Amino acid sequence: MSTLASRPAGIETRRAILDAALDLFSERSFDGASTRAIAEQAGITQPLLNYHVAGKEELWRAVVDDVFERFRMSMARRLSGLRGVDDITVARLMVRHFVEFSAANPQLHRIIMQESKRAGGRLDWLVETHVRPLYENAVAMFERLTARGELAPVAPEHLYYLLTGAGATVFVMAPECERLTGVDPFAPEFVAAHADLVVDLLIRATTKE
Amino acid sequence: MSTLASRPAGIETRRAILDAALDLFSERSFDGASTRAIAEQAGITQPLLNYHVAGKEELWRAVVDDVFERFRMSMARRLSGLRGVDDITVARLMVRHFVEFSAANPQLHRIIMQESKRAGGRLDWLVETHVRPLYENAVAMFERLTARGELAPVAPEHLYYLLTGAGATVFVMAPECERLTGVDPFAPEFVAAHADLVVDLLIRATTKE
DNA sequence: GTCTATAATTAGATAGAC
DNA sequence: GTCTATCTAATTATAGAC
Repeated sequence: MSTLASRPAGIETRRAILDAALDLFSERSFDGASTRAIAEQAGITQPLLNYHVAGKEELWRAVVDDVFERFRMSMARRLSGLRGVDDITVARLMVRHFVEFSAANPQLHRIIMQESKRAGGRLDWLVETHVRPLYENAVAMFERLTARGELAPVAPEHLYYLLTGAGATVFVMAPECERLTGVDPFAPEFVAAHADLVVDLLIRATTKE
Repeated sequence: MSTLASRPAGIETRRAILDAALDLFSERSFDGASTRAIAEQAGITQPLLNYHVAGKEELWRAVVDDVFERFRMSMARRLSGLRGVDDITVARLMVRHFVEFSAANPQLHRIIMQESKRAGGRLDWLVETHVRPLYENAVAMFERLTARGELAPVAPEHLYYLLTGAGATVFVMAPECERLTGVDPFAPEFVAAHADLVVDLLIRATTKE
């Protein structure tokens, strides 16, 4: 009883660990984020990490599960508000929502980019567990647009990486953008303008005329 | 005499170190690439690294200097073959060449992306030494196109990250692309198709109608 | 559930022989 | 110019007290 009142419950500690680990893994990469630094940012000691998670690799997976789950929930919630809307408008609004989520959660793409550079166990797990379902959703969207003549018949591999690259890179590289241009890409006006451009890029640029 | 004949000269060893370090730094990040692993891939022992370079940080800078120099030379050579060509065609061909270079040298963008996620000394040096001159070239190109009515007046910060994100991401993330889609993005047909799309994206999509 | 103390491993860097 | 051997510090993980 007294312990429960005087210190955070285990569930809160786990939450603090996941939040700290997301920031440090995404900024510093898997190798660059030490468990000591993660523990320090979470406000606990390093050995306590190993009480809450089985090891660094499992911590990384828990972090990735967590941020992807938030992404899927966010996209699903946005989509659920668009019942009865035509496919082209749905596509525009979902692409826009994707850009906005990427601005609000740059850690997602930072981790994906980090692991996608090198073949290995973490990439295999990431692709099969989380990326492939998203990719298949995107491909289905491309196919619906192409069937309606709103998209030129371009191979989905190109469209997927054009979309994610154009939409997320500036937020992944936000510290560089700020230093290079003086502009804060997380400012709401910047995010809105960037989302508009990406939507036009995908849906107008490749449209048959 | 006999030592010069029986083993690589120092200059060749330095070259081997730079090549190995470029691959490992770009794939595994600064922290993930150990000097032991770099030395092993270069075919030497780890302490010999510290004979040829002053330390890990200086090795990283030498690697970045080297790959950026190759990028600038490649772009300058392409441009020098386009004297007398109109601005819009030059822009199209230079964007295309940029995409092709990014496919042939994904290490460049892998290193930039890695360091751009986090403010710090390496990012400061990278931006001021290498990125800013390239950015200013790109901005000048955007301004020429806008003055001729070939580009809508969009802020250069957006265009720069749309261009680099759309053009380079699929090559940065090539291992993921291959596992996810089964397509090798380094195949010449893929690179050509991707370059065409990026050119149309930038120069057609944002064109005033 | 959290701590202090510490083991085991690996990192970057140096000494000194050849 | 390159090696073997080694130092010091930092890393992940574990033991055991509270």
